[in-house]
Amino acid sequence: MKVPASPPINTDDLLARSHAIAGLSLGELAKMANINIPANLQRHKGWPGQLLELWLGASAGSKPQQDFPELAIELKTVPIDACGKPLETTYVCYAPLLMSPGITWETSSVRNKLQQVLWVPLEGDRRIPLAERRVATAVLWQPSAQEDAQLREDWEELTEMVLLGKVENITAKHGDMLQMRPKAANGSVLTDALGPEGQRIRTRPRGFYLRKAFTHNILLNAFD
DNA sequence: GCGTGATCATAT
DNA sequence: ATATGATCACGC
Repeated sequence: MKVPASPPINTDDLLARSHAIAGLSLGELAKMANINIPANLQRHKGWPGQLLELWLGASAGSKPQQDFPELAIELKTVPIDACGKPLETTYVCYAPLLMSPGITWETSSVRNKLQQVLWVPLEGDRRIPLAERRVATAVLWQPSAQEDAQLREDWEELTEMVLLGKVENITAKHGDMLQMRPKAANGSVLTDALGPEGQRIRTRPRGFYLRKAFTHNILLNAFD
């Protein structure tokens, strides 16, 4: 088996690729792709995701769009425990802290990113050596009306706080399903935002993240 | 610095 | 034991 040379031509093609690697270990996939496997993820936190991008033919790079623009599908790898429960929250996208007035849920980058996601669960238990962790069966997901409504509620709450200049009051406890948390190289990175008196302030960049319970439900519903 | 890929590690 | 807040690497 070799890594694909071009992006998937359609959704079935992408699903076939994901099924072809299900059950294989990261070590096997790295070896066949001729790339080195890091000793651990401490300094290579994005490595599993990048390996899967390679195997599924996602266009590499850091574009603020979906991984498969032609298919309008976003790729997310999610580490799971032995019971299939996510071990980590899922990063969605960068959170704009200086927004155009007309921003709505419908036009938000969160909703755009989450319109269609190929979830690729992966054994993530830290007791399993990285090379031995296996890829599980992928799940192609589109938010239900209920999920969309839940996300919208959280997004609107968080966005309203940002628009009111209360970004510094936001913690990861806000939002039932969608959180806003720091997203930067380190704590000294600063960006512009709106302060409580309408003034410009400097604050840590933020990102949107999906809580584990939300992702867990997506994986559970896939077996209905 | 922004945005991608995320996981780490300490407080709780 | 777990979630929050912090952090790591890379391209541009």
